[in-house]
Amino acid sequence: MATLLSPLPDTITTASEVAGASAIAPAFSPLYQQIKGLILQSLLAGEWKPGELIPSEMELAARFRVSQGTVRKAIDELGAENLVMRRQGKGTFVATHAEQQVQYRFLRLTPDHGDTRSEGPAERQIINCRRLRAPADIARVLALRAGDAVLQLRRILAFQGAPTIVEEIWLPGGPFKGLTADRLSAYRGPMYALFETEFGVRMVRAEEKLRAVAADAASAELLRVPVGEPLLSVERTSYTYNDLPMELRRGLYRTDSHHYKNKLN
Amino acid sequence: MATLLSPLPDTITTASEVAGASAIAPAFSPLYQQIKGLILQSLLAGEWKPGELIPSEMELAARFRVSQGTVRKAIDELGAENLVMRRQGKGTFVATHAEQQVQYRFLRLTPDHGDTRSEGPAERQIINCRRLRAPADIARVLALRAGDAVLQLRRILAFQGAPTIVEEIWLPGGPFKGLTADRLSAYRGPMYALFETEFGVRMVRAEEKLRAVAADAASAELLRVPVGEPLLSVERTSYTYNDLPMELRRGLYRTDSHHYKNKLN
DNA sequence: CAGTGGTCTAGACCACACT
DNA sequence: GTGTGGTCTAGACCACTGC
Repeated sequence: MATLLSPLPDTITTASEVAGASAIAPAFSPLYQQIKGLILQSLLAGEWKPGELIPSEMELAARFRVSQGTVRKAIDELGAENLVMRRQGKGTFVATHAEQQVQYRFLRLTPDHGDTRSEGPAERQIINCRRLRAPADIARVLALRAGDAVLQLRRILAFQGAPTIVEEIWLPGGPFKGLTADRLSAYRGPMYALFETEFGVRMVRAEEKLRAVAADAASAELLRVPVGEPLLSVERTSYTYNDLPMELRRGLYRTDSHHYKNKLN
Repeated sequence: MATLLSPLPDTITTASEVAGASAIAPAFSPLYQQIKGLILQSLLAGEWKPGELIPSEMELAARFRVSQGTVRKAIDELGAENLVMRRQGKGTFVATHAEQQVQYRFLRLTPDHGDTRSEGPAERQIINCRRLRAPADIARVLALRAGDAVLQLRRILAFQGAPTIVEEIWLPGGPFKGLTADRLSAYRGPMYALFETEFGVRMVRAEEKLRAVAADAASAELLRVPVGEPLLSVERTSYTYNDLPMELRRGLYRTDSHHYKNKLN
């Protein structure tokens, strides 16, 4: 199968090869899944950067020595996972948080009246940005060892002058070496876009755990609410390619004039 | 195109027909989307009931006079929307909330330690079930007129003996005529499964609005927490086919040993 | 106009479930 | 074995973008 000039690794298998290969746990994976994996590796390796055009379906089909339809199915799945953006007539682009369309993709807080657009962008105020040794709980979530370097960032988001979110962001020190409060406040646009352009880290998916909690003294003052006021606690873990955790974010949201909106399918 | 014996409506169009039809707003819709619409209509009309097998791809291809691939793409989309369940070697089934796999599909509350399965099913206790005239706010959400008949149902869900959710469920009186507390408590299994089998109403998607609120006296007593305790307020609107709202559910969740889990893509 | 992704077809074969 | 959905191919044509 794999021949001269072929960038195909020898590990690509066909269904029939698999069937004859082993009687136990065939672990059959369709061709398009393998192609998807190869494209994924190129994305991860940075062969094409966020926002860039990837090769056309025909080119990829030639490169991998499969039909266009097979490449298409692979790219379709990557598109469904928001790793890639297809645009008819133009090509397929590596997805990015910088695009107007998908900015603040992970922020589910919306105003009770009107929509996010009419409200305008949040005013951001950084409280601090420190380099620390990772506490045990943070280390566990970020797949680090306790004591490894991490960045801790605290900030407030305000909508139309009303402080609404206070959050604490933990990032692994290695990939984010050189991140400072100054660079952050200088940057216009979503933080996740900065992560892409400055540190080559693209957040691909995230998980959130929500709770109702009472405001502690510090948060109450920052959010200008009484101590004990119910706040929505949102703990988000964000992942890059390969399910590698890259951010832990603990936020407290005021929900008196906003709500957390979720679609269930 | 549409000929004798053909169940195809004359409204099916090809790309070229559309192109020549109108210079303004061609509103081109691919064939597979039209097929999807036709299958959807059959689902809505109850031609195949939840849990039942729908005709094979080949049969549908013959019925609609298109290729198997076109039907496949239509069914794929229906599957992605959880309207239909494909099972290799067996066929395609109308999705249902009664299946073990997807039970409590819309419930995002999970225990902090262990998983939902280890915790076991919730103990349900119905507080009341009344037929009322719809208040204005309820009517608006359910697309009814104020004063139309609605059912109001209040209940408590407890996990391992600890009351955790108190909720108020509003249903349109028409489709749910005959629903009583007795029928509900007699039914084992998810409420949405009962809605399917007894009333032919299948919930397809839902939207939730979350807030942190302070426990009022009544809820506090039911959930055995102090008045003022922060609780997670979850307001869910559920829809059947055609984006028709069919349920409004207002719940208060204790989040001291559970949390609301959300995946962001 | 050429190049891209999107649709549609027809046919072959594979994996899986039931009989 | 038969029938189902799932994969893969090859080719034709359509819709959209930009030159």
